[in-house]
Amino acid sequence: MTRLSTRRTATRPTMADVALEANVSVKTVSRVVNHEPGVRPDTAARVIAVVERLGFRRADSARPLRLGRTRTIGLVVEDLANPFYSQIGAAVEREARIRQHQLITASAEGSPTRERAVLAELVGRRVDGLVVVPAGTTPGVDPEVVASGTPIVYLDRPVRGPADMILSDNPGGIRSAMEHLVAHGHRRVGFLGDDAQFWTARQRREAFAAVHQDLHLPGAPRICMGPHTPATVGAALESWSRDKDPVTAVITGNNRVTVHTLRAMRRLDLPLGLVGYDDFELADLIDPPITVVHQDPAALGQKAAQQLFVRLLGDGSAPTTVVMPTRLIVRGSGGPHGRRATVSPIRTGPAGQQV
Amino acid sequence: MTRLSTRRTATRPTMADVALEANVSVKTVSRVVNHEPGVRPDTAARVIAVVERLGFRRADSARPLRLGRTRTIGLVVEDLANPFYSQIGAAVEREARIRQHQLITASAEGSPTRERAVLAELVGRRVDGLVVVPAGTTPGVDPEVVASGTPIVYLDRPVRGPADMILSDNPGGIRSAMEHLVAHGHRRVGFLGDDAQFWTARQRREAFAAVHQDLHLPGAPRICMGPHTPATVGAALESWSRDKDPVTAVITGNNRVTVHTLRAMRRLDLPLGLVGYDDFELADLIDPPITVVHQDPAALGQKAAQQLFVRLLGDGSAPTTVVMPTRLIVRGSGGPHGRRATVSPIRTGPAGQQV
DNA sequence: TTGAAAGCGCTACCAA
DNA sequence: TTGGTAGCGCTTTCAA
Repeated sequence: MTRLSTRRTATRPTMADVALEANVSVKTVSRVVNHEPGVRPDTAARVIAVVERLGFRRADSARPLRLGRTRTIGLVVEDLANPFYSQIGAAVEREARIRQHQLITASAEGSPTRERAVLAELVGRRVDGLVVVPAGTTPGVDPEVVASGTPIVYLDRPVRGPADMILSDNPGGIRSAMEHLVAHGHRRVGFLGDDAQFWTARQRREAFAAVHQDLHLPGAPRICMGPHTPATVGAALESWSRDKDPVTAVITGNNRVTVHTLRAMRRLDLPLGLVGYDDFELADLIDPPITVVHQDPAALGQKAAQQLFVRLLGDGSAPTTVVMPTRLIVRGSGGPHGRRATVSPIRTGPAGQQV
Repeated sequence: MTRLSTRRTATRPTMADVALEANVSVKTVSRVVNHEPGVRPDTAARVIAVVERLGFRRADSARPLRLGRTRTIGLVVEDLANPFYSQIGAAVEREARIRQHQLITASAEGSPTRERAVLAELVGRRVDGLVVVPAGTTPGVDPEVVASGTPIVYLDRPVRGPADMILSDNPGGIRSAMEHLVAHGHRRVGFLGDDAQFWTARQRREAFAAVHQDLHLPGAPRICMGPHTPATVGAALESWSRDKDPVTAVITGNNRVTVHTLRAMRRLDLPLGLVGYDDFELADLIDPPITVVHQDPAALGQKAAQQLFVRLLGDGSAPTTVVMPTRLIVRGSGGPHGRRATVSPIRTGPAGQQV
């Protein structure tokens, strides 16, 4: 038997240290620690005893070197604080954890440049796979990633070139929103989209224009793209309301725009019909409750992670694109003319004191 | 010169491959790639050319082995999808990125057992440091983490034993909420706390009881702890409202409880005053707008990350505890008796059609 | 300015 | 059943 480790530093014990103490080889320690078969029970017991006495923990940071896999996946989104992305993140993390992988998250902040840098870092870390909500205007598959051979699943927005993608049915979502509004008497509907640099924003805009035509709505479609602030939204709403054919309802392009629109409508006291893209917490408690197109971010994230792990398991079949359905959640804000919420709002002041 | 690498596989090129092509040693490649001084410009240029031609990227996964640091930090929270934690996550990730570190996030799902497992994994990965929102009932500093010597900063909830902690001024927050309600005429106030397994929930509960006494409010403090559902909250509200001295206002213990309470109040048509703990998006658009105790999750996360990096830079001074202030955001729901929102709610239906 | 050799902690491979 | 050896891809140390 060869004893290698004589060093005694302040660092944590290594397999060599354990081997020395247990009077076995490093390889045997490795076998025991990794629950590999073929170790005599008493040998294993001796090793385990030393492992516990020394407080040994396998340094997982050294394994990938030989194993070739880091058991790590990377997630790149625009802004982790946005509920849409944080729900995606939570879902991806859960899928990763189930499969004993860890998740490294990074915000690209909507900048293609940052995204490339972040991807390069992740690839440099040798993550086993990537889930990416791509920034910018439909770039091609990142060349750095391709060169590394790292499996990647694109989420929410497509990229040029063959790749696994999990998308959301934006045309269907917009159509359901418009049909809902039209069914409730609206004919003059405006669209407030997010920044057209985002593919989803463009796709929803185009769907809006197409459905506008399909449904034979009057006039040219009124569209105002972002990036939006409450001010830009307010200006659009005021302008559309002053037209000789004023809009009676609007559709917002995502959760950010919905928030601005709600504030602007409130501030300007513009009682327009509204269907928001993306569900949000407490949408049912606003007066009137807000009707939304719901895409399930957790389902999107889960699906993307699952597809990624299929690839990590060695599935080399052709890239797939999955389009996830959306669901219209009707709450009232897009309802018939003059309809109000029927339940009372929460009131202020002591109980029983009517206002 | 010794040429080691003759292997030609499908994997990415290594420094040895570059060295071979550029007719230099591996060490020189390392120098160039890491921008170390002492390389003749023409040599460097030759290396760079090969690096680009081969598409070489340094494998960062191999560096920690020698360097001892992984340039990775771990974040453990309860639920990444909860906006409170996702804002913390975004802030920590940002601080990490600024310092060229990557962030591994993990959800402990409120389970101390899971938390220990997650911490063990993170320590096994040799993360350089940890930010942890500890689960469970104020456990001691995790022994695994201590053994590893990994710097750790606890966030939002304290642990036994000396450690860096970033906490929020819960007593101050509760006091500000109660003083606000009392100033607006409320005397009979209930407290709906989250699960008492959470330290923050208990601390807020105790602060509530203490302030209740300080302010000489009548009767015993009415307190109902979670875990809550809309049903449990509804039951508490109904019970408190049927008392001979019915409550006129409630304080909720965190954002989760606030949501349930809003729904319950709406459903039961119970017009009680309300101050919520934790701000939330669109709190201003609910009728009446919801007054909240705001703790800035981004600031908490940033502070924790900054403290961690101070430690990573070698600061070995005594552990510190920082208590971050809260801020009462007055919006109306805790206001004077009978006060209503003065702006109109958003209405349904076409513009101009008054309802 | 450049290079050879050793080794970080672990695992694969083959030998005993 | 167990052990030795040779790396994984990089950086450190020291020598040239």
